[in-house]
Amino acid sequence: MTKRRRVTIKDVARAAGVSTQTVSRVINDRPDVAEETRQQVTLVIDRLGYRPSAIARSLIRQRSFTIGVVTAGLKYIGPSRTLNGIADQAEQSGYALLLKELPSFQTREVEPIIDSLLSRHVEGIIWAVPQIGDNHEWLYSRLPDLNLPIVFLTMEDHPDLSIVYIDNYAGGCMAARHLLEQGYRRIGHITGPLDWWEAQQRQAGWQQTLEKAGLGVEPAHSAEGNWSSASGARAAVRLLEQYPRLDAIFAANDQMALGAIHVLGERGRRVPQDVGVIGFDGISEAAYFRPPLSTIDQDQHKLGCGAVTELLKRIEGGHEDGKDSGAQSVLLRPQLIVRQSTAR
Amino acid sequence: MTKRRRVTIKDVARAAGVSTQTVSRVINDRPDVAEETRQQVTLVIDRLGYRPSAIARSLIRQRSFTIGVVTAGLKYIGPSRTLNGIADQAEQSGYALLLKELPSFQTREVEPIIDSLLSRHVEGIIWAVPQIGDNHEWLYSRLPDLNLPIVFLTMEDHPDLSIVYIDNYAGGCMAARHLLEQGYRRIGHITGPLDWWEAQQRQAGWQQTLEKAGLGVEPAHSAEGNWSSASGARAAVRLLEQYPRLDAIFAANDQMALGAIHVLGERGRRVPQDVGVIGFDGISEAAYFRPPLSTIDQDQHKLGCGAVTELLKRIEGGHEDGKDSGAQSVLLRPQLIVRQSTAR
DNA sequence: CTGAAAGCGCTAACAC
DNA sequence: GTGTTAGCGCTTTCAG
Repeated sequence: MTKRRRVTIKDVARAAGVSTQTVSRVINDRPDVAEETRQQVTLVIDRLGYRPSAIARSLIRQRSFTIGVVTAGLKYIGPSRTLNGIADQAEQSGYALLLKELPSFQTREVEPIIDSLLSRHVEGIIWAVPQIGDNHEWLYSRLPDLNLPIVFLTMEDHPDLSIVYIDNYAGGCMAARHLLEQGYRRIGHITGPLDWWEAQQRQAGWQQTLEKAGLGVEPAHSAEGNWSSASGARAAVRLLEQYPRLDAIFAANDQMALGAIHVLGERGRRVPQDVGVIGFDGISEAAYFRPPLSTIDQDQHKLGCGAVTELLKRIEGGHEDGKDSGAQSVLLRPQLIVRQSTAR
Repeated sequence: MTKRRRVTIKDVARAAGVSTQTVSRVINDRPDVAEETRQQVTLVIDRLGYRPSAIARSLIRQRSFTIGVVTAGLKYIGPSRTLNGIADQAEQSGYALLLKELPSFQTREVEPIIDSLLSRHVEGIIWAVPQIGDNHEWLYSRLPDLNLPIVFLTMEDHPDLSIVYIDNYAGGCMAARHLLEQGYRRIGHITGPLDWWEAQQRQAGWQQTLEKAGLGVEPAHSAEGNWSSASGARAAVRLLEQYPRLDAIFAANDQMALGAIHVLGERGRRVPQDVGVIGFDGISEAAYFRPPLSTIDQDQHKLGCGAVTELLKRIEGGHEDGKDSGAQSVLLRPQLIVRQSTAR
């Protein structure tokens, strides 16, 4: 098995007895080629199995038709559903995807990642890493001279940035309101890790909805988890100690809700009769929990699609009239799914 | 915001008063540069924010340090865990990742995908799409003249190919054997979609283990699902009709096991006392099902890592001595995790 | 130690 | 319609 050299445009030109220019015209579907020549060249291309080099094209055209995606936590279902949306939309728009995964959600050293993408001439970047603590700090110093369209996913709104995100605050409100409507009054909350912006938002939605309903909210009414079922179970145990009279739990994701249901079952508290439970995310398994879990569904596939759409708007806007079409954010609404776990 | 031209090696050379050659030497850490010159150039590089173009390098060196990954079903947790492993290992080895997702598992038209990767000069491809029906047929006609290292994931073994996969047959055996050891004797199986190679293997392991134990296996003892919890529930209903005396169920994944547990609960069959249940995959939620689910854990992250390692062996072997180091397959063993759902 | 020339694979701009 | 020239950003000779 010998390493064969790549078939180049020169090879085709030589074999077809024309100039490379003519071959170039054929592969780019330019009109100014004699029909006969075109067919002749096409034939040779097929025979040699020639494929134009996107890399050489990138160099000369100063367009790579490639976008960079930076993710974290691909082993979790949320980020991968988002990536799924990104991949779908990018493919459909004819852009290739260069993927980088941060070693952890918290990674602050992003320079090498960005450099690596820049060196490969990406035309834009989707920063699909949720905002946690100050893991987005870098952008304030780096962005000004980066001079490349970037779309951020799932972070605090900011007038100068393109951000695509799901309204977690509204989701928190919807969860709390639904429990109230079902007649629950002492509603506890299992939060996500509170350095996550999403967790904060969901908590804020829960808290403010209860307060607006005239119900007091105390620190003892919530317990912090880390998104895992195990942490949800532990948080439920704490919550039951701190707030023994609680009659409902809003868990900040479905996995933690599962852990909570597990603990409630062990303690002999029936769901939904004694304690209502609602989750967040809309994972597909939730419909088969016991009891089936009500949840706030967020369409993360759409989130990914939206990110690509926004990014391409800015990339292609920037190419057309020499100026960026400007930052613009997109807000997606989550959706309430009612199942038995909240059916009093 | 004006679109600034990329800073090139020429810009640096001019600003530093040296030739581009010298700059090239500096950025490549060549020894033959005067220390003074090197510092001077380094300074200018930092000042201008110059980053070498990996693309231009790829052209001239005929090395892109990029590998292509083709996946499908990223919205499911399995494929994303694998991609996670691939990304980790690629990053660590200094290779960039070009990601393509097939529109569906069944996609047979792979030419455009491969072309797109080739045109971007990937040095190898990881085909992370499970074998289903004849969705791998293309490779027999295409591979011979592709002349590029490819590693396949999760397909039937084949002497001429590099394949990295988890031993699904052994996993099926382990599940069945475990149930037998717990004293269950009438063990039904909820299969995955039977055009999936993995589903076939798991089924074969189950069947042959029972047969070796002297237990008869009939068609009525299994029902087909499609991996989803909903399909698992439906399959469980059928299985209970076809095989009412069954005392255990081996579900080909954890989601379907969840659906089955749900149905068993509705019918008043206690798990594990009346019916033992074991799943496959080792999703993290399984520990919090009711009851906690025994399962056959497969390390898909490691699968991804292994794929990259194999691929790089072939890429780098190929570069060193002008010949491919040859196809070689890697087999990973799954692992039994015992929880309450099979504790008679 | 440093620079000049050539060229990776392709296309834009201009000739013919 | 088609070919020639130049050059994208870089590295590889090979001189000096």
